Amino acid sequence: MSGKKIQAPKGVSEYVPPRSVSFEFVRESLINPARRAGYQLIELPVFEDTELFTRGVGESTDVVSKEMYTFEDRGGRSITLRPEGTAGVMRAVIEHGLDRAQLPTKLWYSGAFFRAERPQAGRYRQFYQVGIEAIGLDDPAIDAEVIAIADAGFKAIGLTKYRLDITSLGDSQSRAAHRIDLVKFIASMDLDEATALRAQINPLRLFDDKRPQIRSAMEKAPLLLDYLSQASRENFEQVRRYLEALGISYVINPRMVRGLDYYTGTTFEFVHELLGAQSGIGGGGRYDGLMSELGGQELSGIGFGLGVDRALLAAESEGVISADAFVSDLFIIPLGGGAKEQALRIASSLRKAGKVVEIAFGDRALKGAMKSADKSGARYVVVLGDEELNSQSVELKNMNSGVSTSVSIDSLINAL
RNA sequence: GUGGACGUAGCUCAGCUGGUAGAGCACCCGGUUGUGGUCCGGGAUGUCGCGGGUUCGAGCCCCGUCGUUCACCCCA
Repeated sequence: MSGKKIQAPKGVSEYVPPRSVSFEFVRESLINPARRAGYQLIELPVFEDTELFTRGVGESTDVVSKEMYTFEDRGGRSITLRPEGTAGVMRAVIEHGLDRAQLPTKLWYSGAFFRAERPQAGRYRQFYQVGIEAIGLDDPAIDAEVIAIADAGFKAIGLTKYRLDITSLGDSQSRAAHRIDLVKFIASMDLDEATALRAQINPLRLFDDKRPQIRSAMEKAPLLLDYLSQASRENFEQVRRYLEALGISYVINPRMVRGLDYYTGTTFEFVHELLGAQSGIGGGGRYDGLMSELGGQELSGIGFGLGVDRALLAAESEGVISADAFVSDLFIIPLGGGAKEQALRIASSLRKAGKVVEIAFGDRALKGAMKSADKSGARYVVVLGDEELNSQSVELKNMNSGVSTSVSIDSLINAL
C-alpha cells in the first residue's frame, strides 16, 4: 500500500453493516405511514439553484446565511446543496404543474441534506431526512393527519420517550401585531451585542435561548399564541381536537421557534428525551406564502421533515432496536467445482422465489465454511458434494436445532 | 464560527515519574478423512492520526495540523 488513507469529509454520517440494517429499518418505518396515507414519491436533485433557498427558506435564517454548501458550477451558476426539502419540492411542483391536478398534492421524499455546521452528537454535515408535503388544501384535518403520520413513523420504530410540541404561528396579521409588542418588550431587556443582533433578525429566537437569565427574562414576554386572530385560533383549536380524537398526545409550546422563515399557522416539533443537545427528531408546519414566493399559485401547504439519523440515535438510546444482523434463509456450501455450478443454479432459483441465499465460495475447509454460515445467521445450511450431486438430495441442516433432514434438491424451496 | 475533552492493532482499551508497544474481542490455521455455535493449541496485524520541536532517547513533554467527540450557536 502506498499513499495516505483518505477519510470521509468532516462531519458526515455514514452507515456500514451491521448498523446500516438498523438505519434502513428506521428509514422505512418513517416512510411507510406516508405511503399508506396516499403520499407518492418525489425524487429530487440534491443540488439546486442557490436562489431557491435564499428566496424560499429566507435570507435571515441561519440555515441560509451561514450553513449552506454553495459553489459555482462550470457554467458560472451558483449552486447549493439542499439544506432542507420543502423548497425543492415546491420548485418541482410548480415546474411540473403538479399543483394543477386534484388537490391536495401529496408527496413524500427521503434523502440526504447538507448543512455546513460544526458537527456534534446528532448533527451532521450530511444527514438524512424523510419528509412529506401536502399542498393546496386548507383544512385543519390535514394538519392533524400530517402530524399523525409523523407520529406513526416514530411509533413504528418503537420510540416512546418523545413528546410532540405544537403551536400556531397564526396568519400574517396575527404575527405582525405580536411582533410589534415583542420588539417593544425586547428593547427593555439588557442584551449583549450578539444576542441583540439575533433578536433584530428574528425576535422569536429569544424564546429559544438556553441561558437561564434570558429564559427567565423571556417568561414575561408576549406570546404569539395570545395574538391569534379569531380564525387562526379556531383553526388551531380544530387541529387540537383532531389530534385528541386520534389519541395523539401533545404539549402546547407557545415558545417553540422554527428555524425556517416560511412557516405559518400550525407548527410542530418532535423532541426526544434521551438525545442531548440535538433533541429534535422531526418537525414541520404549515407554509402559506412559499408557493407564491417561488413563482407559483397562491396555495398553502403543510409538511414535515424527520431526521433519520436522530431517530436511529433515539431508537438506540431507548434500546428498541434489536441489532439483528443480516439473516439469510439458506447457506450453501459446495465442495468442488461441479458442486459450485449446481450451488449457483440452486441459489438463483431459490432467490427467484424470494429466498435469501448465500453460497460459501473460495474453497475453504468445510469447518471454516460452517463457521461463516453460522456467523451469517443463516437459518439452514446445505452441504453440496459428490454424494448430493449423484443422489440429487441434500441434508438440510437447521442451524438452530442442529438437526438435519434429508430433502431432494427440487423440493428445497418447500422445506425452507 | 466559539470553547472543553480525546486520537495506541479491524473493535474496546492498557501503557507507571519520557528508554522505540500490550490485553480482551474479532480474524486466520490446526486439534486427521464431509458439518457451526463450547473448549484447547498456534498465527498474522500497528510508520502509537499527521508534521515539526525539546531530548542521548518520545506513544508518553511542547507547537502546529487534521480528525473525533461534547457543549454554545443552530437544527433533522
